[in-house]
Amino acid sequence: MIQPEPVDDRPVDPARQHGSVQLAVSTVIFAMRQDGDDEHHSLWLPLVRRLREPYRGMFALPGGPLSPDLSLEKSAGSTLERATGLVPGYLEQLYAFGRVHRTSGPEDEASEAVTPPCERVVSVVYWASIPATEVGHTRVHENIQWMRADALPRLAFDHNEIVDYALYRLKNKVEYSRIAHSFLGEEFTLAELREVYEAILGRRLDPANFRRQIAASKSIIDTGKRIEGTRHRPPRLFRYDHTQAFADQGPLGMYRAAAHDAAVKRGEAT
Amino acid sequence: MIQPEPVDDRPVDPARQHGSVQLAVSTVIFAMRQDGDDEHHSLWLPLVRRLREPYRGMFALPGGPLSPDLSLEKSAGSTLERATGLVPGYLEQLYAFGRVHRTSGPEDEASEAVTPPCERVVSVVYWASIPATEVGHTRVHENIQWMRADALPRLAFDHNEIVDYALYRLKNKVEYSRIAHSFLGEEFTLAELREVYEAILGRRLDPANFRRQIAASKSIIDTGKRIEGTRHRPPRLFRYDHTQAFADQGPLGMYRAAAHDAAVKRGEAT
DNA sequence: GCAAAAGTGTTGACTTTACACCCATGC
DNA sequence: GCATGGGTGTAAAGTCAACACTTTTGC
Repeated sequence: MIQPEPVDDRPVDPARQHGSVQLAVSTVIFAMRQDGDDEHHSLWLPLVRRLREPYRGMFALPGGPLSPDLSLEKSAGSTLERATGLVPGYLEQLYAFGRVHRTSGPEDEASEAVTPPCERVVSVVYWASIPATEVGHTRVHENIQWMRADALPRLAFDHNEIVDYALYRLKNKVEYSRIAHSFLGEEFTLAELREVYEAILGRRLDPANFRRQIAASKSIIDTGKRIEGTRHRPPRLFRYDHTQAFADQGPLGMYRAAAHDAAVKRGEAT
Repeated sequence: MIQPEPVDDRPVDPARQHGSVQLAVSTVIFAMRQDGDDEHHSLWLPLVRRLREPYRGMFALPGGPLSPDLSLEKSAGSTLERATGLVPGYLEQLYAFGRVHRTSGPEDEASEAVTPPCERVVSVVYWASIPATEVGHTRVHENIQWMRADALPRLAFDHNEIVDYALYRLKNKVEYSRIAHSFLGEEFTLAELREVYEAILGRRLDPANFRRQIAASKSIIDTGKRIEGTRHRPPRLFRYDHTQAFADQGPLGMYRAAAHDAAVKRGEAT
């Protein structure tokens, strides 16, 4: 069992490793949208039609190679900006996908032994949310199409798998953190917030108990304002309590919270 | 806001991106160990002394460049094998770290504007556990030293940050999943399992309530055997219920479970 | 018998869930 | 008035934490 081979540390002699693995960053961008006749909102995401082989003509997650002067997070943010023209309400790393043959074309999948026709790509994937108030300003682009997250076609590469995992993480996260707010604007009613939870969790929630749970979490503040013009009792408007934000995110969350504060100061985020 | 710049999809023209960002895989390897006089166990991890600049002489996480023919997970596993001579009880991706200047030397940290002397490295970091029964067989290597996770010196690069995050994830995970078992051998007593929880969470647990919680999770099976020779009532031996394993891990967990089953068949894991 | 840890039982505090019911508005 | 969702109250069920107590071994 004992081998004399040295235990590597980094950085490594560049000549040994040069360019054989490409690094890309992709982003799963979620937003709440309304489907024609349906009165309720559901999760949608933008996809890009591929212009090159492999998988030409199929849809894929927006992304691109990691530029040497951008952090992974900034790269994901700029992908989002290119795909939507918007700024995210929330942005978090999802997973790094690195199977050897994941970027081979579909015809190669059956025969795993075949050497892939293109270089190997490891993708660091982020997921993001877009505030509902921004969704209307989404930039229109010929090769980008928004689709319902629960009714996707077969996507290029392993991107169906990736979206499934993003949905799984989103469902979990909405139950123990405050991300749901990032799908809404500055001010919102409890019914709107509840609709975000319902769309993500895929089930109806009791309005009475929902109100109490959110109140107990201390994550929102009553603005005192109300919405009038509804044909029922006017609901209160709340806003997110930023001072409580990210308190439950651990070491990395803390860094992100600091980055978020900086972004707020620059006017880049809600 | 609308830019004519195309939304990238992959793979990319290799000439554009060639070799400017290195990809490495590191592993935070945890094991339960006993500290001299202390009768309780605590978390330890192996670290590698750096032989090159930057950070020469300091300790770093074991790792190395991603080899083009290995998946990220296999690469992390082989790092673990090189560092310890062992096979992991559990292995999971932690995070991809990709700040631009994270691999600069310590003297460069103050002046962020300085171009780093070495190439940019993105590290995909895994964390792993080693079963207690294997710890005794750990391979000894001149440049590797095991240290207590709660009393580390200043490490090279951003590796203190990474270990902190791994500890945070481990604490969370032990509360809602079954990973604690992966720190033990095939058969174990409830007291041993409880000690794993206590070492990770850093607090004592009520033996009575602990027993009930574990029983409720259905994660263990009574083997019927007992340990004799203690100077008190002989405790039962339990074993992990593999059929229930990973049921709570979502899409990616399912893939891992399948991979784990395959590894078991090949005799590579417990 | 005694010490020590294994293992069981019980109780009060707290949380969650279901659902009844009142409130305020537009029509 | 009446329909509709906003918002409050409440009680049953379930979960959790503390701790008293019994069991089984070695010495």
